[in-house]
Amino acid sequence: MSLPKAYDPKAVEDSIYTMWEESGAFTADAHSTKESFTISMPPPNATGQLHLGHAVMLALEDIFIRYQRMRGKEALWVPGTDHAAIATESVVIKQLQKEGMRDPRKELGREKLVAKIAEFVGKSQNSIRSQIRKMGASCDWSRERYTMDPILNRCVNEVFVKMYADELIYRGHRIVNWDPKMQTTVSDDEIEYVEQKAPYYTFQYGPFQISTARPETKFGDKYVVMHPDDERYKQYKDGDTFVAEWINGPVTATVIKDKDAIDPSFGTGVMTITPWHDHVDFDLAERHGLQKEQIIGFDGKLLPIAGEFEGLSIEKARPQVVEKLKQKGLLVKVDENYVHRVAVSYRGKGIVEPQIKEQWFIDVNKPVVPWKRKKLSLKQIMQEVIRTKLISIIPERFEKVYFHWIDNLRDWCISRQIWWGHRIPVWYKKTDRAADMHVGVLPPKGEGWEQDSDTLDTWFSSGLWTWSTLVDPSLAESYDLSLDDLFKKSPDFQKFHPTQVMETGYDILFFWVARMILMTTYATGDIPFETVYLHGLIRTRDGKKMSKSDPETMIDPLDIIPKYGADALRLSMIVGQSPGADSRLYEEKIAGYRNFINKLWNASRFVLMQCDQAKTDPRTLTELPDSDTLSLADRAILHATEVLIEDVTKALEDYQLSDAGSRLYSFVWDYFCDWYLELSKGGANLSVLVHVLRRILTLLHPYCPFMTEEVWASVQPEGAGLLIAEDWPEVKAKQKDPGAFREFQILVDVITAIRKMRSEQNIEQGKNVHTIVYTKVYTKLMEKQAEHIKRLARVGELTIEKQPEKLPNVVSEFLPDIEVHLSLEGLIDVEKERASLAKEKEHLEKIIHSTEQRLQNQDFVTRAPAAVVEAEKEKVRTMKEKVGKIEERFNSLGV
RNA sequence: GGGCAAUUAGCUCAGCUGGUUAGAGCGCCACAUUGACAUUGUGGAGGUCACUGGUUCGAGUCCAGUAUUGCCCACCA
Repeated sequence: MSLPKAYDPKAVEDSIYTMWEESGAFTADAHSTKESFTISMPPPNATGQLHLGHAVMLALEDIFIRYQRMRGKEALWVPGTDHAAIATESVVIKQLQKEGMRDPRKELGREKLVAKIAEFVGKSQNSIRSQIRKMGASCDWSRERYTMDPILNRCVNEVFVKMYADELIYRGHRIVNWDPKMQTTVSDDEIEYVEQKAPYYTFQYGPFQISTARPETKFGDKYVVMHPDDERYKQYKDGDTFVAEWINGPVTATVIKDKDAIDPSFGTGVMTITPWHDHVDFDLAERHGLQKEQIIGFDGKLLPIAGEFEGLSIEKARPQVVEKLKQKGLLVKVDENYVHRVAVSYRGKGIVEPQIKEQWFIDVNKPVVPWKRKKLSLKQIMQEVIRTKLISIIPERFEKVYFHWIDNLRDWCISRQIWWGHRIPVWYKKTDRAADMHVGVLPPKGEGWEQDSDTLDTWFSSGLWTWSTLVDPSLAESYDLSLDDLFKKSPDFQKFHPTQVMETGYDILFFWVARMILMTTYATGDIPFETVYLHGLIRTRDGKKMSKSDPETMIDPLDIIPKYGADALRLSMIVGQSPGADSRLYEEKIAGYRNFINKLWNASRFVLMQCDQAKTDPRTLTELPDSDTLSLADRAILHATEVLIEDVTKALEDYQLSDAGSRLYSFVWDYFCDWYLELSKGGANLSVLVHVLRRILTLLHPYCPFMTEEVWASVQPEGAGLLIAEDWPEVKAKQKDPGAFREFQILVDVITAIRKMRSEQNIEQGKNVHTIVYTKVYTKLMEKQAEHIKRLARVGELTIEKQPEKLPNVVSEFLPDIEVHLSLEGLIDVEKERASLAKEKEHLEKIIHSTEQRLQNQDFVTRAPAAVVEAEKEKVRTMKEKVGKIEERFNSLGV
């Protein structure tokens, strides 16, 4: 039984993963009687490679799921991929363009392009699958789903139809964000703003002056809006009309008074509006029932309304329009330093132009959804489930952000003019579009029906992810079943929904998490998950976002794993990261955790060698000896191990993954390796040694599944199976021994003190520390380990001239009853010692005083929990005792 | 403009409901090493806890303000 000298992840990880997979440990049983624990893996976009964002997600979720599996839950982790509508389509189109195709949409047509995209998706799904495996993710591959699977498509259609029937989905002419480059609408969340310096013009418009950065949109402006209380314009009344000379001749304009849209202190306090191309103006126009006119076409070029400018792009038209107005003497001034923000598409980076278009929307304000015996709007349900804590968000502060987002939520435009995605389940009869419309899961019977050419926003299908993945795929074509029937006939849905944890990046709280809550509460009448755990972004060493364009700081998990191992990568991302906060990652950090893993690997080797020397098979060691036959070090580490189990379990229950991880790290390195194994060199109890090692491996397994599983094979108790299927340890009160632990700590302190003495500079001939401290420690505490203290401390030849300052405190504190300090007495600087004692006494008395004061406070005594009051009283007692001792010692020093 | 967060050692970060001398990892310096482990061990240097006030016997921790940084939301004609 021997392990290689250094842990080599490359050599073992893949085969261990296969072993897990073949053992069936990943596969959950829908008919099990165990309590279920489900996580839906946020499906990576099927567009390419896994990056660190995925890696951190996989690491966190794998820890959750492995922990719960070991706790004895029926643990299910559903993997999958997302078709990522617009993202994928634009990637493939770009690729085809690179290959020489000018306009793939036109050249290929719908069917062929969709086939191309599907082919591309197939390839990248394969690479994603293998990458997820590389991370050690213990997900249930037998339940892998894809957002375009037939059953998921079925669910999408069912929900659409249901929402349509409930009048939550409607079709209307509304203002949307139009991406002329991709020729599609994009959602509010898919827009980002880029700051741009653009000239800011002020023009004369009839009797008013108006300002704009976009004169090319102003052709159709025929309303001027002002605040009703604005003194400057009180002679104008709402509805007044006037004629103004404008770009292409005179126009008749109407005065509108509106108190919400206008800030009188800004600029001239007057504006004209362009309802067709501005969200705010659109709302205003709707409020006042104003006319709207399209100025810019869907191709981004000006329409006939622009007169001589028709057909020009915005960029070209702007200077020309300005020039014309200038010549007419209508240009009042130009501010060249104006900075405004331009909306660009998150995906295609094209400039987004608001447009009015006929689109499909989800109404978020209509109170028609039954929820716990009330009728609520989707917005209200989204608020309700968080407010009532049916769903809790970690960290909590994101709840505020979430509420704020909902307050500003407008109806959700769900139709997209792209081809890749779930096609809208609506059919029109060619002859009379408006009159003959069919909304249904299946196409209507009869001739002449044509399906809506639009597809659904990708978040529509992602919003169903937690449950559409659990509906039985074999029912995809059982069209006689309703949505509720589908739920009832799906064992997975019955067993595993709602899920327990949704773990994802805070950057898609709105995109996705909120939409899942919306769609799931509506469709299933239940929440999609109980807890939302939001992780932060992984940044570079300098706190910048990692990007492919900067290979210096870019960390690719696929490079890291072969080099340092998946375990090291996992630890380096988890320890030191708190939920909702960004963290930094760089190679040295990963190397540090690789060292840790190697350290434990070697510690395990050492344990195995000890067993080997004693001709004992570690696997036969299953019983712990009675505690009174054990050495102090053994009893101490057994105690510490139990406390470790307690701490780690509690931290994991509270989703404090970083805490649990660093607790394990320091236990293994600082305590198990540096102290316990060192001391055990003088004669270890193998049962204890192996027991503690097993505990460590078990507790660490969720974090470092590969290495722990590999070592486990050598030390597992007879009859045990894989570590992945091992039970999480229970705390055993019997093995706790705080007394032994404290005593051991004393020993550690004494040894440390001796080490310090050794390193003191001015050591000369004189007293022999060895004889003073070591003999006492030897006889009193550590009979078995005496030789090793000697070895550790290396005090054999050590002699001192002067007493180092820290030693007497340590020794006198812990070994007050022996002649240690008497022997040392002559070496002590009496004045210094007295001064430090006085200081300590003063300090203690202060605390005693304040605590006593608090105890006299009736408020405190009656309101605080009894245990706290007791603890305070106990504190006073022990501190008084301490003061007594200090006084005693102080007096004994006074000569 | 509104909101959220952060500011602790050269770097990356812990520090829970206030309580003895503020911790860790990396880096740095010195020493050690035929030993489970150089992917190692021991020791050391290095911090006015951003600043100013306040509450308290006691503040890195609580409160108020200031500064700097980051993020989110809304956007201005």
